[in-house]
Amino acid sequence: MITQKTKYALKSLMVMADEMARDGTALRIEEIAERSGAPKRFLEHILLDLKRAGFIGSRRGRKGGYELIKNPRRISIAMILRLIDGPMAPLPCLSRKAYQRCEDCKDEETCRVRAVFGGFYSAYILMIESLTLADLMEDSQPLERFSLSEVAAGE
Amino acid sequence: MITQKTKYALKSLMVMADEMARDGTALRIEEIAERSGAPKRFLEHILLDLKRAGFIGSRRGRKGGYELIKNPRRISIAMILRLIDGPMAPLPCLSRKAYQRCEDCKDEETCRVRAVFGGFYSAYILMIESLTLADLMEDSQPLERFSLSEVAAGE
DNA sequence: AAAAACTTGATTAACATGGTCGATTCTAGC
DNA sequence: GCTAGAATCGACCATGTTAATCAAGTTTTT
Repeated sequence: MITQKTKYALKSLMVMADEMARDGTALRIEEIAERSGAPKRFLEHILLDLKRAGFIGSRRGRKGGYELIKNPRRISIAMILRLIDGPMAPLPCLSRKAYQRCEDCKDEETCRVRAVFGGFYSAYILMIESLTLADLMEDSQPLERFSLSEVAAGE
Repeated sequence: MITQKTKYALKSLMVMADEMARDGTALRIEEIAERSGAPKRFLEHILLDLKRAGFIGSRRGRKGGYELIKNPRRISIAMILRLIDGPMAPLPCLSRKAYQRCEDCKDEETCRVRAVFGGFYSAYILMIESLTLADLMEDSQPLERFSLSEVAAGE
């Protein structure tokens, strides 16, 4: 499950990208909240995170607001997921950034659970790292670029 | 992240499948705990769940224990994940079994977040439903059966 | 009858999630 | 330089989940 917070983050980014494509005026937090469906007070934290990470910029006071400062093609879905939700790995022992040994695991090298979920994970990473905010905004099916074909393993 | 509980469940099933392949005697909960690395008291609950779902059988009293009663080829990883962790969908609005409308979503049909994660999810489902306990126990890379190829979208 | 082992339900501590609130700091415009 | 409007910051809180542990059963075999 991706968290509600991440969903709000993605939707807010879409709103700001939309505005950026149109004219470029900064949006008040309240307007972003309305257009993305996120509660205003909660959205504050999210926008702060996005700002600290360099995706958006802000101006305070009158005429203030938030605006996208990064090219939507340069913002991958994976970046946002990692920023808001934290590590994406299905097992702690599979995370590069937040590696942790599994207490219950005798030998990591031969752990079958690890091997199998590692397989899933690398396929997932491959897809989600290549998908960008720009893809999220286009109408097409962004995963069409990938084809997942099952190869009969001569059984 | 898959939960620790699910990991214990998978490992316990592997232990029992291993024993089944060898001779077929029921294993005491304590032995399963040792061999899988799970705490005994916690494992009790897990084995109960697996039993109620019909994967394993139990005998009480002296000479009692648990044993696998289903063909490992007929037990998909997805079944176990769903049983222990619950629904696997990345968004509540994508789950078949536990569907829930997203409050913040104006129109589900055109929601881009939903469309994109729906794409991931169906690829994931395809893989995890076809992977079985038997695959988990073999030494090969079970996901070799799938090939994930990136198709350049003539850009 | 007693021992071994499964079964059940209650309880727990720690953490994550999804918020809310109040106070503060900055900035444009009068 | 005052003030209204806006972002910023930090603390707080309610609820639920996770990963266990424990006590007290019940059932079966020897």
